[in-house]
Amino acid sequence: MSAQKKHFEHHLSYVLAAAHRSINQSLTERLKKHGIKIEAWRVMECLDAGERLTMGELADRALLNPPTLTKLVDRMVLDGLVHRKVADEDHRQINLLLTSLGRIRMIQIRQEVDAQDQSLADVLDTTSIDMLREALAKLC
Amino acid sequence: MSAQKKHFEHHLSYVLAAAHRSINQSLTERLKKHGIKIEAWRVMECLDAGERLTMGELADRALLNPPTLTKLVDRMVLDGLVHRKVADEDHRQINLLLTSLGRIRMIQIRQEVDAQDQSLADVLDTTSIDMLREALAKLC
DNA sequence: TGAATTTAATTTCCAAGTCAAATATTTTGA
DNA sequence: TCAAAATATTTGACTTGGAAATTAAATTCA
Repeated sequence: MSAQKKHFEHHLSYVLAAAHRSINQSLTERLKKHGIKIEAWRVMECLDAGERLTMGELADRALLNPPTLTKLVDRMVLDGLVHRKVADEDHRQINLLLTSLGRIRMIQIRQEVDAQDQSLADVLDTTSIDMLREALAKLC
Repeated sequence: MSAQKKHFEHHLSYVLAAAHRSINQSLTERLKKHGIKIEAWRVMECLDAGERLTMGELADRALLNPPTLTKLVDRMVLDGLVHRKVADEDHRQINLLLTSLGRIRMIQIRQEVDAQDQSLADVLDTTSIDMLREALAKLC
């Protein structure tokens, strides 16, 4: 009958935060070997995906606020991973591009992320992961 | 046949980060009316759940690193929401306790969180939410 | 017992994030 | 055409978060 709520840990926002924290911690640990942060990896994957992206589009896809992205990109430029190019059509925009070093490093890092995905497969079967992905996507 | 991976947005770590960001943003917005942060709400719910908690236990449950918790608690003490009490048995430990103001404010805030949960029900049915919760729990 | 070790919480210091304002460019419409 | 409004990004002041060091108390065991 009556659904008992009681524990605040049942709130989706809590479970989501907990899972995110846990996954992020283990991924952060893995990427530490490569001297890179998850956010920087996301930026590189976004750039590798093909289309030229402006800082704004990139911020959306890499899940970062624009000022945060600007500062992260400053560091990535120093590290030689990306470079800025003023967009041809609209000079207010910046197209961010992967350097060849950036691409190489990204591919190495991608293997690390794939390894983490593999280890997730031990705890959740493929169907569950697909359902999970689908459900999470609806929340955005 | 061949499962195409291609888009890095399919990584669980990405979908999870995206969903977390989205939910957190809307909840942060709601809680802004109450002048409180999600983390502080979690702390209050943990304290309300019954047992006396030490800072360490609290940090685990509220999903915060100990130094972050200490600083958050400093602010919450200033706001009159909680107070520190040195534990009887072990004087190294601190038991954090809700003040009556803290409890009142927590209950108001809980309604806001419940409202957000309601609005999630519009996008995901009960069964999906249960599955989601269960799958996420396994990731921790 | 009491010196050495372990544990809990906090502090310190620095790196990174946020908000609002500033800058530069493009677009609008009088 | 050109001043005003809108848009993209960055900057700057301030706050927050994290790793490692510090403090204080409890535990171990020689």
